[in-house]
Amino acid sequence: MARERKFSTDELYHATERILLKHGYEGFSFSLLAEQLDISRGAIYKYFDNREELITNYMLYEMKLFLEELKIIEEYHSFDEKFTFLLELIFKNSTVPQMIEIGRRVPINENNKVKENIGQLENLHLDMYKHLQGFIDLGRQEQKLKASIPDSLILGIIFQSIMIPNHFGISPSEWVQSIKEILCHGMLKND
Amino acid sequence: MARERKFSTDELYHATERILLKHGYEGFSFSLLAEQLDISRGAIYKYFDNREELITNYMLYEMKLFLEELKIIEEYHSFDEKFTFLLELIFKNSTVPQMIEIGRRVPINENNKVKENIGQLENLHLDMYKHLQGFIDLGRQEQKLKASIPDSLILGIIFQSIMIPNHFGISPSEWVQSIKEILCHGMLKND
DNA sequence: AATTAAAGTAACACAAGTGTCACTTTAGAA
DNA sequence: TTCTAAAGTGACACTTGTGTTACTTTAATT
Repeated sequence: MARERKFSTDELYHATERILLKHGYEGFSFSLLAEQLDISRGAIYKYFDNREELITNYMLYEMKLFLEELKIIEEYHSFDEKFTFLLELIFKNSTVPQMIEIGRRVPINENNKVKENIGQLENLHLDMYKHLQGFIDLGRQEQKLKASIPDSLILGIIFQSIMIPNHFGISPSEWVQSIKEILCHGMLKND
Repeated sequence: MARERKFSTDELYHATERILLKHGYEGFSFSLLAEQLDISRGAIYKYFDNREELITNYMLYEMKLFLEELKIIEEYHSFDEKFTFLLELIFKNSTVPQMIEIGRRVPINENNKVKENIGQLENLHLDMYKHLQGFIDLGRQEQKLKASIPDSLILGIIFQSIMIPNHFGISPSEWVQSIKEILCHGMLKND
């Protein structure tokens, strides 16, 4: 019945991601996005009422993909295996923490779809936390984690670690290996 | 000879910081700044030609203050003392890494004052690195730091650590203490 | 008291973004 | 082939921000 689409939703989300990373939340505009996709600005309004709606939709999309992968953590049964899996997952999805950061900038919006999206995002966030909390609980159970360190810091420092800028272009495998070493046993020699 | 100023340069820089933290680089405007300072937008143009010039000037101001404090690191002579000092300094100046991040967003500008500011900023950045490199060199000399971990990661993870969001409001002293523990000896028990 | 010059204002022309709407295009159903 | 409805366009009115300029205000100097 309908005409062929000039851009897929996936293409749109990818362009959205590129723009958000380059220009930040406040620098994002439908004009930029339309330009990137080589379509008219008006076409985007066929699918999204405004910036907030588009961006929260994009974040839902990203978050769902990430959660899908994160769930695999349950297939590993030791703390060590889960830890290795988690670090690699986060490095593979290195934009996720940045997007979570950008997500904090989305202003409260009257639009019901936006409210609904934000609600759903919060649920996914909770879902994510459940999986991560399970990981930490196991670490505590196995007596692997230092009791004095709060859960939120353990998760926070793991997530934050992937945002450390690798200015000198250390190879990814060495980089991740070193981060893991610091997170597990610190940067100081033991003796 | 002149009329009294309605706002000091310090007030202007503080307002600039508030706006940058709240709205990001792209969300910063002279209109917002003028509103915050309760002056007309035009008044700002008496001192700065445009956004880039103002923001690079503000960053120079912040960077100089930070470097002034950082220099005190030379007064400590052991690696441990320097480390403690550095962590506390960074936590006291928690906006500095965010500002460095925002600084990366400033586009190349034809304005000569902006070019000059960016040049000066790069020099201060180098200056900062010299002090930090000295700190790391000492750690290597004292055989405190693990040889396998690259310098840039050691500095990167220290700087990044202060941006970990403390969602659950852990008390600052416990928070910093725990971060120091992880950075030094990791989150896993040794045995 | 008159003069000076820095400090500040308000209005202008311009640029870029927003959301809307009447319009055209086009693939498939009738 | 004709019709339909989704897809896309381009123009319109509006808002917000920019950089400039002629203007007013004011505190110190002469």
